[in-house]
Amino acid sequence: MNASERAYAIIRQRILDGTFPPGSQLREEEIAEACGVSRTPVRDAMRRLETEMFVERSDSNRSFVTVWKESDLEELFMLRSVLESHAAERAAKAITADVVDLLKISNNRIAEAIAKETPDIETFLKENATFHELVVGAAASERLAFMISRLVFIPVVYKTAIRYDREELHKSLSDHREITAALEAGDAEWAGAAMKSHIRRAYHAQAKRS
Amino acid sequence: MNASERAYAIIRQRILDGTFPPGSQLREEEIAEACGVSRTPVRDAMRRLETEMFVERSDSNRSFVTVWKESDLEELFMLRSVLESHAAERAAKAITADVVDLLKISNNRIAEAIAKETPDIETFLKENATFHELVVGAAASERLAFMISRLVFIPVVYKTAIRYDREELHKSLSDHREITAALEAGDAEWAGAAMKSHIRRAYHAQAKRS
DNA sequence: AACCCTATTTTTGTATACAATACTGCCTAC
DNA sequence: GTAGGCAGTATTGTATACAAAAATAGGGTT
Repeated sequence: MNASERAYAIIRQRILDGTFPPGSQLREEEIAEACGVSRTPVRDAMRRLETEMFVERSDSNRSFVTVWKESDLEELFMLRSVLESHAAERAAKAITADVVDLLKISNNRIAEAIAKETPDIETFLKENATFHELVVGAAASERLAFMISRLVFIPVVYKTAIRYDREELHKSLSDHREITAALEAGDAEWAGAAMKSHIRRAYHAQAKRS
Repeated sequence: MNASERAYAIIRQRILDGTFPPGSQLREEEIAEACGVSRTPVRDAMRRLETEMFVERSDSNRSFVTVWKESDLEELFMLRSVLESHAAERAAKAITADVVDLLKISNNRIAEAIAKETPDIETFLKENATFHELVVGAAASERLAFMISRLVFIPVVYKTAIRYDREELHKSLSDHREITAALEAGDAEWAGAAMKSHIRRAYHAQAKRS
């Protein structure tokens, strides 16, 4: 792993874990020291983080950790719902039986994870990500996948110490099963609508918690 | 204007005008000399061009001018139609009379430009851009606007020496007028559908030419 | 001729020094 | 007391030198 990537990984990590809180200034030299590299790779990393919307620059080229307002989160989820429901529509037309099977396996793993007396959130999150990646992958559009992946990661910044309630987890699973059924049936409109509804639910669940 | 921006502008220009043709390798030092700056700002500019999809890097970190295949263009237009039609839907709910007036002015300018015996393509393109920017602006989503602006610029790479036929120009104007009517009526579905249709037409017109 | 290996060259990655710009706090003028 | 300007400081921008990695070319082996 080269210096740029190291710097990138460290800065990103610290933004996510709150060491660099939203709105705080990121000084190149300071970070360079913290990462044990020079400013050159740090600048590279910062550029990348900018394009990923983790970092913003002021008009005088100072860098700050992006502050996400409530309205920004709504915007992000709105975009996700537009793009992912479109992905689901495309996937419905192109998906293979193999991938449908993988979706079902993922659904079953989620079912297991949330059936326990203390739900296994880690597995839930991992399988949830897998499910969405499979659907987006089945849509077979590299750039669509790219745009979505950008959007998906951002709100995680605020996901520290979330309490997932049982109800919500089960609704999410039931959404996944409906989307799977729609894809298996090759019904693009159904798949798109189910995905849109699923993501909007996720938004409202998240909004309630914050 | 600082060295980074200068380098950025020069490289971009040369990609667009064909001096750096699709698939050609961009060597940092070579470009640095051509721009009269050092490699440092050139690297900055290259990163930016990468995020804007003008440039791609190989797995060994060499940079090349992006080659757009036919299927890529279709993907880009598909994404534009999804995002811009969504923008039109949002705009229908939020647009003000002032902005509708500006749209009508733009439409009239286009009408004038294409009525001449030799259509004024430059004005057409300028007003076309204005129209779409107004609609996207009325949607009031910074990030949606950002994503669309990224997509819009790319196919221009191939737009050198296009012959626009009269028929096409008139159809485009008539689309714009329909979209304007839908927005004025506040009918989100109509506006979205009209925009989608408009962009798909543009795609097929472009595909025919290439 | 096809293949692998190494030496050379090309290209990118990183550190560092210095230049340019923006920010801060203080002082003066009114 | 406030505004404006003028240090001095902090921060980013750029050039350059050298290090690391990758591509290339050539020679030897089969």
